[in-house]
Amino acid sequence: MPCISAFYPRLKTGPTEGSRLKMQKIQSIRGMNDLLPGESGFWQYVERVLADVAGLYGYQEIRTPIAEHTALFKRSIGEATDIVEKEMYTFADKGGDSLTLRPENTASCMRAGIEHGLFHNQKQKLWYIGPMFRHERPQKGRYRQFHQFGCEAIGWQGPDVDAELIQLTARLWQQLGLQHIKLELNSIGTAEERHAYRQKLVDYFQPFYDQLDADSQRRLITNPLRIFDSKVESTQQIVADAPQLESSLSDESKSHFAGLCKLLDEAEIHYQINPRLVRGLDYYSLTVFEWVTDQLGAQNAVLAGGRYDGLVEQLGGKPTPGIGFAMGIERLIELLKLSENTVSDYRIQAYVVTDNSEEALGRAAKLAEQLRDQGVNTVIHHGGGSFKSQFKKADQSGADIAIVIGEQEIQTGNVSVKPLRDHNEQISLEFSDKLADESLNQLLKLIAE
RNA sequence: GUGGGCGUAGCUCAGUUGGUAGAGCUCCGGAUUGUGAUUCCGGCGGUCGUGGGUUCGAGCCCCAUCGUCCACCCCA
Repeated sequence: MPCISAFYPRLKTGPTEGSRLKMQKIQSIRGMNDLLPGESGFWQYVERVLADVAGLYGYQEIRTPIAEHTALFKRSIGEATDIVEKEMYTFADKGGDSLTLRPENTASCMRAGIEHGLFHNQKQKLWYIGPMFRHERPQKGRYRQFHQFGCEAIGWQGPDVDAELIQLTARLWQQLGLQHIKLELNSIGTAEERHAYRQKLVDYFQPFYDQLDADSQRRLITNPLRIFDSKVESTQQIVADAPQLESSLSDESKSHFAGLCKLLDEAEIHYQINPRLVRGLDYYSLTVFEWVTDQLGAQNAVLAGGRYDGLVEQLGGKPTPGIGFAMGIERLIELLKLSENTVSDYRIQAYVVTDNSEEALGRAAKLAEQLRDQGVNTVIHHGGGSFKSQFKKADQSGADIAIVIGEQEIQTGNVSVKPLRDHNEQISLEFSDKLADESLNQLLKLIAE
């Protein structure tokens, strides 16, 4: 018998089909992750520390929209960069304007600052945190929606601000208890100097074009400075004799960098000068720095930043110096997990167990509200179940104490309090409409211990 | 965008040359009639990512597709 189903063609899936055909599941977008309850504690902790440290240095939060006009990023990051060329989430809105989900937040901060006159006869120290979007192949420490924290100091041009900003980042690691992150430092000069150097490099590499690896041939056009990073041996031999960036720097640029180094030495912040450290975004100038780790696979940069003295002008503002950094929060949290530092987290403190009677639940609600007035995180067991199963839940919740309201307690007008984390005796407290102050203090003491 | 590994229960994973789908953890119930963490017993839970193909027969073989991980590239 060949094929009965030929007579019974497969039905299309539809809501009325019933249980036989399952509705297809909808998944999250590739590279865009859900942050689940088990992990949100890490994030809240990290976000609190970041905001606090930024505040210590006088930085204030700024929040800009997630979407901007595409032109903003083309003009700031640079048309020829990978980010703009192939990684942006760009779409036409209903009016036909080209919009882009922000791939980073510095450009938006500058746009907002110019638009609202924040840089007019005043200087700004800003911080931000939030999601960014880049259409890349997901990988360890690299996602399509990822989160960055960053600081921007706009209006100062001296190396003292560069040094303080780096000092701020060092304090972040200290506050978070992270070690084994190293600071790399370089100066890439002004836009003019870098442009001249870039030409020198192209002139140097051109005769060797056929001997370069394919990636480096491409970089020769897009970003010649990146050729230094090539992992190909034959390319590295050619690179060895290439002109150095430092040779193209003016005395002024050199002295800015020397000033920064001196201040970092005085602050006892250790750094390594890396002449090959460059940036993938076009707007950087002079100081560039990067905190790197070897614990995150290929994505070794945890925090990176630099000076961008030409950016504000480039976006239509008056010439204004600026410096900033961005940090990848997913990467930071990876490191935090590896470090096994304890992270302060939200926790349930009291768990109320009842016999599920109307009266017991009524009392439970009153008592719980009284405890919440005192700032105690309190959960009442809902949904029934045996005392045994309720106590199991109480234990799993991490609560310090279980509060029992059952038949006995109703009769005697008490509530029982059982410590779950030590071997202290269960106690009984009088409860009519609420706990008396003395009883309340007794209970709070059990939680504090 | 390129290359490689992997998709089996909520989670971590077994599954022999193709022959009716397994374990541990979690969850629920019981041993324990008002009391958790240990132990023991029982139970719930899967169209094997999805769609085609080969075959008498596919979790296993082939093709496609989606997802995921790692690396290249790029970057935070």
